[in-house]
Amino acid sequence: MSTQPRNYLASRSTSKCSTCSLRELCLPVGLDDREIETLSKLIERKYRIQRGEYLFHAGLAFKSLYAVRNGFFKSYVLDVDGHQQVTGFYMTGELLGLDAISAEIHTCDTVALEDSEVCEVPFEKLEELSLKIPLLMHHFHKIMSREIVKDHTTMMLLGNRKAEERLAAFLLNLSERFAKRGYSPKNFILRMTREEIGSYLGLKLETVSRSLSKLQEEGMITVNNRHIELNDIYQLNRKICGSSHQSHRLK
Amino acid sequence: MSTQPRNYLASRSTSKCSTCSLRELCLPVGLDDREIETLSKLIERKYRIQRGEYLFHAGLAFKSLYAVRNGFFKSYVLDVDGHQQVTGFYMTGELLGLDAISAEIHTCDTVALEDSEVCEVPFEKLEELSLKIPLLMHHFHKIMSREIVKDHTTMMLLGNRKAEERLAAFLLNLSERFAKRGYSPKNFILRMTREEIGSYLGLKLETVSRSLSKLQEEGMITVNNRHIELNDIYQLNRKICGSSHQSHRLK
DNA sequence: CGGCAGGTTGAGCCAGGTCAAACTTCGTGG
DNA sequence: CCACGAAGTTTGACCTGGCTCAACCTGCCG
Repeated sequence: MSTQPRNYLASRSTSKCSTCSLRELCLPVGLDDREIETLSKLIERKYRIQRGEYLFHAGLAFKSLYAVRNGFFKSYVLDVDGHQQVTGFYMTGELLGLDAISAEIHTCDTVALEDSEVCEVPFEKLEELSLKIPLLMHHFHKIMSREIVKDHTTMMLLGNRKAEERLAAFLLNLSERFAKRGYSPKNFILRMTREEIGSYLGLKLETVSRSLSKLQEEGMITVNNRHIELNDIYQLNRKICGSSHQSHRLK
Repeated sequence: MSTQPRNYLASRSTSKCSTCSLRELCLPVGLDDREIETLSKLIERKYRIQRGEYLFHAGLAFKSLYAVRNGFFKSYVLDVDGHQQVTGFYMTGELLGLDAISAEIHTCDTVALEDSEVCEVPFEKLEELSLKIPLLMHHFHKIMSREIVKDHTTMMLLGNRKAEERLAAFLLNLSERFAKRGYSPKNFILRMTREEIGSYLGLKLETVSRSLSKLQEEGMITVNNRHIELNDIYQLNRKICGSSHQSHRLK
């Protein structure tokens, strides 16, 4: 993986939302066939992005959102020191670039963690089409709002949780998202390094490693390099919902 | 301040966006007079919310966004333990409730930290009007996106920064926002407790207190109870942009 | 088969959490 | 308008979870 972008655009092919497996996750939710057809036309290109390639960089002019068709991405912001904060991991059916709408400039770097495909959604056209398909607009609002909720959940983790709890929450979140996409919720491959997990969770890579080992010792998971098996989802959940903590709540 | 809601709605009055001082910050940005007039009609009510009163609660059905006309609010989510994570502070011209669009249920509690006024913006009507005023829709998208960027910045703070740096960033952020609203950027009153600041920044209240004292010792700020004076904005900025850190960036 | 990125594990240390005490401010009721 | 109690703040002493530094291991790719 390199910090240097290679090329933004690789192969090009036509795409059809109507035959896409993501209809239920992605933008077309709830639209009728004719509307989906119109939406399809709006998607200019489908790109193949290889592992390590950047989809866009912070500072770049914003033109399009990208829907992950398959694969896995991470987004991160750099602060002035060059410190990296991973702001999210994105998988099939999720929408990338929402942060860029506000200033019309991308605020984060986004890179593929495995060979991936994305659909380019020109934002201006998406807004135009929204005017004609109210349901599309409404659904888009929901997607943006979901991103905000997701960020709040992450803030919660970063602010209140211990290392092991953060890891447990992280794994369970991945598990749910895999399940929703028809993959096994108990058996999956981490696409990211320990360092990237750490950055996302506000931990150092050594702490991530140690916490994973600890969870394994406790029998909740089995770690095999990047392959993770969740053996006791109930216990993992309890770890977060911490009946262990005494609740001294703010008044 | 109490965790019990008192009443949601207090006094009622008519409102006009056209005469509101927030035209440049709030939803009407860029609209012409006729459009603003239409937008005005959409705002059903203007509420007076007293300090300590809740604007809405997590779990409540979502119907409206609220624009802060004046005053100061905090939003927070509770986790299963009853641990509170403050997700944001909101002042004049900012929009509350964006997180609720996704599930049509409020995900956080929002409470006034001083006597305030809000304009209720029924979301369904806002979407309808967006279809007729593309610029309004576009601006609304920018506002949502801005919220995402803001959250990313907070995540950055929580993940990478030391206590004093977080405080410095927090104060500078408030300063900028006050300045944008025509208040002094160097002299302001904190509307929130040390505990609330701590919750937002992922610190304990004692640490907040100590860090403020430290910044004062270093001559960058003067703390007088909740009154804050920024004496050396340049130094505060340097504290964040930390020329002190060696940049060992992720590769 | 060698090089290297990524991962694990250990030892020691320190920033920030925890607990405790004292002080200040503010709101309320008499 | 004052007194009192509750809420909020500061400061100190101590403790610990996670960071740092370092050594070593593992799996992958050329």
